[in-house]
Amino acid sequence: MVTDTTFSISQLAKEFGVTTRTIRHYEDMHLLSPQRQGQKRIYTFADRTKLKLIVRGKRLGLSLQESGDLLHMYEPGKNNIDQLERTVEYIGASRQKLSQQLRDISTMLDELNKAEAGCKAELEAHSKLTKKT
Amino acid sequence: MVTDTTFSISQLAKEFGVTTRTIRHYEDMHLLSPQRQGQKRIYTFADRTKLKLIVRGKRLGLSLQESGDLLHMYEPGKNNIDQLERTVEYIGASRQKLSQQLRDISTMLDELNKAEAGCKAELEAHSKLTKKT
DNA sequence: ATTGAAGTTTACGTTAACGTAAGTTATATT
DNA sequence: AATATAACTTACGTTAACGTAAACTTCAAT
Repeated sequence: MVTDTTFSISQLAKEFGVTTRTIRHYEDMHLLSPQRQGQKRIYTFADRTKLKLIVRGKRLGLSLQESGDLLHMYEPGKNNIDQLERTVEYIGASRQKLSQQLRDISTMLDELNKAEAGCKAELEAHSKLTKKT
Repeated sequence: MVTDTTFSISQLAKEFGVTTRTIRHYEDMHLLSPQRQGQKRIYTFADRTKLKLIVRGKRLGLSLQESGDLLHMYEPGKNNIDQLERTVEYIGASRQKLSQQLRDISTMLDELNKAEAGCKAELEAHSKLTKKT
């Protein structure tokens, strides 16, 4: 544990608030492929970055499949033109999805504000009934 | 089908791009409770609004449980102080989650931009090799 | 030498969110 | 009257994303 440029599975698990089982599951799904030191998995910074993307994807409601697709984009091997164009299309679609999410969040925030105002108004009413001053 | 102020299940299904099975499932999960006209379900505007919230919630990665909790907030019966305070807390937590999502989206958009730039650069390189002018 | 902590594999279990029949009923149209 | 259309209920099936348990191995420290 020489504070190397690598990480153990439990280090990453702790850092990202997931279980080691979860990380191994991502490997089963081919989203990660750490090196091995004997039997043990050794994670590089690149692996950590991928995991970060997956965890963030989950917060946005992405499936592992979708996160996998995104990861794919950042990897080399997309040399041929056809693949590059597909990737550009996928990026466009992703942006549209994110835009929709932005609109949804905005709407939800508005609704939360209204709901909160309603609650606080009611609480005010209650406190008046129970007023002491 | 007198273009009334109510909707049939298939009308809503079509409008929101889900199946009737899905809508019935939301009823099973107690997120909706339409009136009945004999056997048939009759949905009001309020029901439609609830469904809209659920569908939007899904786009944001919410579980049906979470959407149900949100729906609960907009309903009466939250008279007692304790419940009101809980609701206000829940609203706060929801806002925090949404804030995190906003940050995540921002990050993802940045990454998408970089990835797109990379792709387009590669495509440029290819087109130079194949240049005709 | 032994114990304990962290890692591993294998494999069955679980929950959420519907999908997919299969069989029934009601209404409306030809 | 017959048939099509939309609705309904019941119930088993399916997929994703892990949880959980059992039975090793590997080191490091007591």
